[in-house]
Amino acid sequence: MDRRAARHARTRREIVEAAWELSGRDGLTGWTLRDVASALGMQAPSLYGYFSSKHDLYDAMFSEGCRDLLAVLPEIDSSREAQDQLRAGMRAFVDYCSERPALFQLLFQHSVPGFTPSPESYAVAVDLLDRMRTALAAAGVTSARAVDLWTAVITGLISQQISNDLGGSRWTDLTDEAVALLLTASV
Amino acid sequence: MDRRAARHARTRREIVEAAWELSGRDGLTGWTLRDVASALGMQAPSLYGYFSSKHDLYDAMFSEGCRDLLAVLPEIDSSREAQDQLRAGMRAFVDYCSERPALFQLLFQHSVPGFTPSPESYAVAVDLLDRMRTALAAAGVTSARAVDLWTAVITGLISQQISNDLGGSRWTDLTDEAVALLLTASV
DNA sequence: GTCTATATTTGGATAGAC
DNA sequence: GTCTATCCAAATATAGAC
Repeated sequence: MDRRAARHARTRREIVEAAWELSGRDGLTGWTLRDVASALGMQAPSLYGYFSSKHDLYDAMFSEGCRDLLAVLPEIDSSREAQDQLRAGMRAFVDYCSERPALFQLLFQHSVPGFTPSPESYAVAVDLLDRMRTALAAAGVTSARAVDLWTAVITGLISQQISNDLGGSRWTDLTDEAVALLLTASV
Repeated sequence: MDRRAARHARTRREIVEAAWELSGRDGLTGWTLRDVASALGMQAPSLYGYFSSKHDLYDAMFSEGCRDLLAVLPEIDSSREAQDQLRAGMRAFVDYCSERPALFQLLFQHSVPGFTPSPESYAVAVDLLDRMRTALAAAGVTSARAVDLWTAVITGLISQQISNDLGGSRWTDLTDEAVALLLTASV
């Protein structure tokens, strides 16, 4: 990758980062391309050198967001107790998503009208789900129905936290209890 | 109420109904006032004789939606087993919300940017929550934490159903299992 | 690669006639 | 009470100069 390509890639990342920052403050759909550009000291049309449309920018946010989330989740360590690791992973997931409502909404609630992730971005989301499934399987949760119930409960906690107690911990504090309950049912 | 007022009220209801229908087809924010008007054979400015703004129309949709949902939930019948009634109520709730994603999003996910229900509409929502709480209390679920966990699990099922299997029953089919699990934990 | 200027569309809301 | 005509603002996207 030559200097020009490296610079281009860096600017792209800065644009995505600025879009996430605006999403955190004004909501996932609460900003315009002008806003993003001006946050970087640019003009809106300049963004089209990096993204072909606003949806294309959302697509980059989607894949980047998946990667961020993957990075936050603890690695599976085969030397430690699987249930403890699962609990820790779920807490990390719930806490991170609750602090970044826009991320949760883009990745898990499809809340940008008309936006669907590209195959490439979707592949990163699949990686994320695989990580979840692996952690669950290590703790003995393998049936499809059980996995679905887990995802519903965990995303339910996050969703309630975001919708009804933004910035607080009324629902995130219930994570350990929910995990314990689900573990008694699954094994 | 004289004839004029009755006619006015009826037209208001028709507008709200048309808006819900459009929301079901094109999403909660996927229609314009022109769309609503044309669905009724009217012109957009005529709507302002009934609603002072689009948010005002959303507000009417909010309170009307709460009432619809209340009407769908079974009454508490003190002669029957509380847990059975709770299970039936939760199934009714999950099924109805899953069939009407826009209703769920407006009432429980605050997903119209900038919209907050008026005090009058919010009061109807409180009635709805009270009904839930009463049904839970009758089945022995009284602590605030337990109620929060119930709402998270139930709305989590609906949310996953809507986001990942619209029109199907992959998560709604888990309702009875979730209720049973929550009951073992609460009592 | 970034700018200015602008095309184009859209959609909420108002004015005023009938 | 409903209409036509219109305003106004916003926002994506493009054209073309530098």
